[in-house]
Formats: sequence, C-alpha cells, structure tokens
Amino acid sequence: MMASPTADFRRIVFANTLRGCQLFTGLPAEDLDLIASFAVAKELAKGAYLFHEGSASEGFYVVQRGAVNVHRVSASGKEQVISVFRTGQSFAEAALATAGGYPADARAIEDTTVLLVPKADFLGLLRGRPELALRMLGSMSQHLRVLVGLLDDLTLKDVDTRLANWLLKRCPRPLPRGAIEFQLDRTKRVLAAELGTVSETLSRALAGFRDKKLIRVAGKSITILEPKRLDEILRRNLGEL
Amino acid sequence: MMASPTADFRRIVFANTLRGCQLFTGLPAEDLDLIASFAVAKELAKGAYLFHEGSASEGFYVVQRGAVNVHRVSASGKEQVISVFRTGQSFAEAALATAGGYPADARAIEDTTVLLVPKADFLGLLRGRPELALRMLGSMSQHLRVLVGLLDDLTLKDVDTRLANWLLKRCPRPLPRGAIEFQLDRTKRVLAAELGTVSETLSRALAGFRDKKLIRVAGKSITILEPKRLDEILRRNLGEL
DNA sequence: ACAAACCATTGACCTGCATCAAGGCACGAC
DNA sequence: GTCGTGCCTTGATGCAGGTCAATGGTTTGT
Repeated sequence: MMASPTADFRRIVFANTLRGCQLFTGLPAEDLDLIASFAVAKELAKGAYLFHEGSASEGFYVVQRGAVNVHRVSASGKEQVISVFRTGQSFAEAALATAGGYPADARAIEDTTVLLVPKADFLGLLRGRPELALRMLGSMSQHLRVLVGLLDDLTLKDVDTRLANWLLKRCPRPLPRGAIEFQLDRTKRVLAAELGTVSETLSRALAGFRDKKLIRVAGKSITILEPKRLDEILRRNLGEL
Repeated sequence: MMASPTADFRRIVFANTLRGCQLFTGLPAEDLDLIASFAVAKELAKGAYLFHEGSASEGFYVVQRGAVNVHRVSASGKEQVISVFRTGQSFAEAALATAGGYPADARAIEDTTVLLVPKADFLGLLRGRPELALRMLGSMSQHLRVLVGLLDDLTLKDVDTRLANWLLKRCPRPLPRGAIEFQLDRTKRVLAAELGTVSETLSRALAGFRDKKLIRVAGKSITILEPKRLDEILRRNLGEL
C-alpha cells in the first residue's frame, strides 16, 4: 500500500489517471472528480489475482500502473489469455450491467495499481449522464471486437501466421523498407499463451522465421529484418491455404 | 417485401415484436412506440446476406421471424459461426457505438424478417433514456459472455468434448435418467461449423458416441440414451485430460 | 556467492483432426 | 423413370502442434 495521501490529493491523482483513460477522455472535469471521489485504489503484487471467474462483481477497473492479464482457465488448468490491459485501459465493464459475476479471471502480471470504480455509485452517475453511457457502450464494443479478432486468430490461422500477424502489428505504418527492432515486454511464455500456443512451439516458429532471414532474435530484443517480405508471406499464407 | 400495411398497423406490429425482445422487456409503451416508429423491416430470403464485415453500420437488428447466422470468414473462405439469432433476439449492437462498420458477416439461414433500428434515431433516444442505455450495456455483456464461452469451446476442448457439451445443453435440467430424443434443426454440416470443425469429423464423433451406446442417430433425430453417463464422461474428460 | 526457480531452446514422439477420395441415400427437375 | 446435386458416412493419409525430456542460461532469494 502507498502512504495514505490526503483526501484532496487522492482525488487529484485519481482524476488524473481517469483523464488518461480512453474511456473518459473529454469528460467534464466535475464528472471526473465525482468518479475519482468514489474510486478505490487497489495494489496488486505481481501474480496476485484481482478477481476470479464467477465471483460477484464489485465494479469495473482502470489500470493506473502495471499490467493485468484477463484470461480463462479450463478444468484442466490450461490458460487462454483474452487480453492484457495496461496503464490507462479499462476492463470488466461487462460485469457492470449484468448479474452473474465476472466472466473470466484477472491477474496482475507485474506489480500493479488499479482503480476500482464501484458498480452502484457508477450506475447512479450513469443514470444522469447518457453521454457517459454511450462511451461505455463504445468501450464494450471495442472489447467485443477484440474478442472477435481473437476468435479469428485462434480458429482461422496456424501458429506461423498468427506470429507473423502479431509481429506486423508492432510495425509502424506504412511498413518501412528497413529493419525494425523492438523490445519484448513480456516473457515468451506469456506471448505464447496470448497466441494460443505453448512456449516450445513459439520457440520453433521464431527459429523458423530466423532461418528464413525474416527476423533476428537476441533475448528480449526482436529485429524484423524485412517487414515487407514478412507481410507478403502473411498475405500469401492467408490467400492460398 | 410484405404488402405495405397502414402506418398505424405497422407501428402496432413492430411494437409487438419489440416488446417480445429481451432487450426491451419492461420498457414503457411510449418508448416502444417511438422505436417502432423509426424501425425499418427487412425481408431476407434464405441465404441472403444482411451485412458484411466492414460495411458501414446502419444500426442494430431485432429478429422478427426466422434466423440469422452471424459469422466470420477467413481469407481462405472458412466460416466460423459466432452466434445464431432467432425470433426476439437482437444483434449488432456493437456497431452502434463505434465507427468502423460491422465486425462480422450476417446471413439469413431461413426466410427471415428483421427490424432495423437505425443508429442515429436510436442514439438520439438513448441520450434521453439512460435506463435504456443500461439495458444496451446489459445486452452487450451477454454477447460478450457468449463470445467468451465460444472461446472456451474452441480452445479448451477437443471435438468429442465439445459435442458432448453441446448435446447436454439440449437436455432439460436436472438431467433425467431416461432417454431424450430431439430433432436437429440444422444440417450436420452447419452443426459441425458451429462446433468449429468439419462434417467428416462430426460424423466420426457421433459414430464414436453411438458405438459407446451413448446416443442413437437416425437422420435428423438424435436420441441421448443415458444423459447422466454422458455427463460423467464429459466431466471426466475435462478433469483428467 | 550459492542454490533454487524459472525461462528458453531443441529433439523425439504421438495424437487429433483436416483433407482427399469413394460410395450410399435422399431429393427435386425434367 | 433417371439424372443430377447435395448430404452423410467411412477409410486412408499427412501434418501441425502439444507433450515429454534434456540442456543451458538467467533471474531471485537468502
């Protein structure tokens, strides 16, 4: 826990986090202030669970610092990552409007601070702010789209294609002709889970791309040597297979 | 197109359909009437497309009669069913609140009538009806949950398990000790697609269950001989594998 | 600094399932 | 009738990728 700030200071810090949140950009300051007044900060150590599937929903969350992994766990213990939320992103809005608890699990994958926006208070505010309700709708549509995209990834492509797709998402547009290097911010095991596979298979896929001179890998640094060629290969895979 | 009714008659029929819709149950009659006043009926022959992925969104839909299949198509032409909507269900709410068109394709799988609730009109109404916005949020959460469930089905289980799960969903609860017979309302090929596989594999899975004396299959009629035993097997598969 | 975990990589193996191919049934068209 | 055309079923084959196991590298705790 951080040292307890005064109430005013707390409000200011919270409102600042909320302003940075996609969901609330452009919202009048007094509304932000109001939300900040009933938001609750929660500190999570790396690995700690925020909530489990089925547990009663207290509200939705905004990430202030760190990262939260939202996932499902099968009866056999396998974990499918649904999404990873980082600073400024909001999640679990779905639990606001329906009974029945959270539909997935959420766990901090780094030391993390989240703001909990309690259900009852926020619903009260929403009643008087249809504008805000529309934003919530928009945010949920986004999540829906992400899920639909994930469905695609998992059902319609093989691992090589999913990896190529993922790599290309990290490239600036339009695709540069030169090489691009970036740092991996998660372990490869986690990346593998996001791609719906296991670390061994990811390792092989990376090795395959390396052998084809498409990328260079050194620890957490990945260099995409020829983005254009990678893109061509991706398109060809999608088109023919 | 149906023979054009008088404006009043049209309103009454539409409002009636809307009342039957989960999304609008309990809504005051004047609101229903207002929505009915700007809703537009669309007739779709079996097989006709309502919209395609990416096309600009006109609004969301309520099924009045028939059934609509919402799905994604990969570049290779494979189709993954996301959901099938029938009389009284609403879909494509996600397109309301965000730009960027519909995120999937929708096609009538029977002769169908849908009501289109146009985006602009409805958003206008929403601004003055926070209560209604909350319902929309609820409805979208439901869709989110369905998608999450679908994710589970596709990633965490093998075909046998998915089929067992699907069969058990058709059983009344609590599970009766006797046999249950029901008629399949789609072709097996379509069912296979919903389960994320192809007809040959589904055929084999059904044959496997038949050999284990779990079910009997005769054309479109399926009899679940021992629901309890099927349930046990499902649980065991989930637990151990 | 040392041990204990954890991560990453590679090889060997094996299984589930998509694919291809062929044959049997049903249905509507002519 | 009989000729498609589409659906279902079964067999044979191939392959992607999950699992197990061994090794070496890296981080964490004490």
